[in-house]
Amino acid sequence: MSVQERKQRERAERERLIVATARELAEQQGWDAVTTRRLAESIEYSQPVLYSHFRGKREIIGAVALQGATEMAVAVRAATAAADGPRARVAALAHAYLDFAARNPAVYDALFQLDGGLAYAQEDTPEPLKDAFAALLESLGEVAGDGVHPGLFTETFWAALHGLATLTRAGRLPPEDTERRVELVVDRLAIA
Amino acid sequence: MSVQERKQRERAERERLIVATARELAEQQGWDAVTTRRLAESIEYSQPVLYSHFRGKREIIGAVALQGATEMAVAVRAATAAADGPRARVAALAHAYLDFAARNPAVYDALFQLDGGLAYAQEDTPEPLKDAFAALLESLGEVAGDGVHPGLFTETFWAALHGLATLTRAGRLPPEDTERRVELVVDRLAIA
DNA sequence: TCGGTTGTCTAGCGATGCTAGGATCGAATC
DNA sequence: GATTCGATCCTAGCATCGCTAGACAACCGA
Repeated sequence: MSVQERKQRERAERERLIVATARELAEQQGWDAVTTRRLAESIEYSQPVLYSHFRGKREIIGAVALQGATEMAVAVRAATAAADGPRARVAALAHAYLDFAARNPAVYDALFQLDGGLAYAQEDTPEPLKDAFAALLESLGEVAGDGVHPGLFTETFWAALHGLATLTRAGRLPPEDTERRVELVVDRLAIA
Repeated sequence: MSVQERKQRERAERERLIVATARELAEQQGWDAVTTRRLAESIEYSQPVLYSHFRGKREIIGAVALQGATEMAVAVRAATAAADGPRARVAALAHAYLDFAARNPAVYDALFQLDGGLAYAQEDTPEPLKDAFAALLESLGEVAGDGVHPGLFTETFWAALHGLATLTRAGRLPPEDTERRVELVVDRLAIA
């Protein structure tokens, strides 16, 4: 048994290496630079090895996305836990979210822009994605206001943040006034 | 002179055909299906002809984006002109915007998701893009509220709409509750 | 009618995601 | 310790992509 276990361990380790390398490559040079050849060379294996772990490039993107979702949930919860009062929690959440998007653009793309073959907002949605949404809901549900469904409010607030994040990074919005836009969103949308 | 004029006319006509065909193909089968080969075949010319009009695929996307910006500005102005009062104008604007995004997904992508080689929010930004933003500003500036810069408010409101549009279309938000989310954005962000 | 410009096409380059088929290595059996 | 056999991995290649060089033809002005 020990032999098979060792092989399984090594295989799992290699899979982690693939995902980590893909992520690193994507953050450094963009997802376009993450080709199966370059990725294979980086992990010092041949291309077909990638396909013994993942169905294709899409699934690799998906794996990076799941990793990112877990980290984002942690970041959001850490930020909100350190804030006092609903209003402060929402502000902290907004900043943590945008900060994550700015610091990990490739991961953010994998999560919300690219096709990673993942199901969103459905029953078979992977747990990390559900949990990331739950992390938002925990703080945003407090400030939905009377008669407004917390889930719906969270979705709407999230969409506003997503719009700011993507338009800014794509050069559609000048980055200087980001702070003031965030304040506007928090002040107006949240009912504390 | 007449001969040269005729040639110029024909050339301009073919350029329009390229853009229109690219747009059509993109709407029907997605931008991935818009390859230079398929596009060339559709217009019944060889590939290099495309490059005598545009630097490359990017510029073709950019041309579709500019066309879309003009149409969006028209749609938004038509919707707001038919509404009475600032609050109703903003609601009409929001619906017109999301309606445009839903009806022309490929054009919307060309405008705000893909790289069309265009400059945004700068001095050398093409006129159609500036004008589309101006169309938003005309109605949104009215409801920015005291002490809030109209341009900044417009950017923020736009980002919220953009977030809703993209997350919904990418399957990240269930489409059923779109209407209620829009109401929320309009009610909370706009100060009538 | 001729020369030259202008326009267009054929053919091909390097790169992409992905896969078939053979080679090689290691574990289990005699 | 030798041998078989299955798992594992790599070489090589396919179709397709964006883009371009160079040959060819058509047309205009003289």
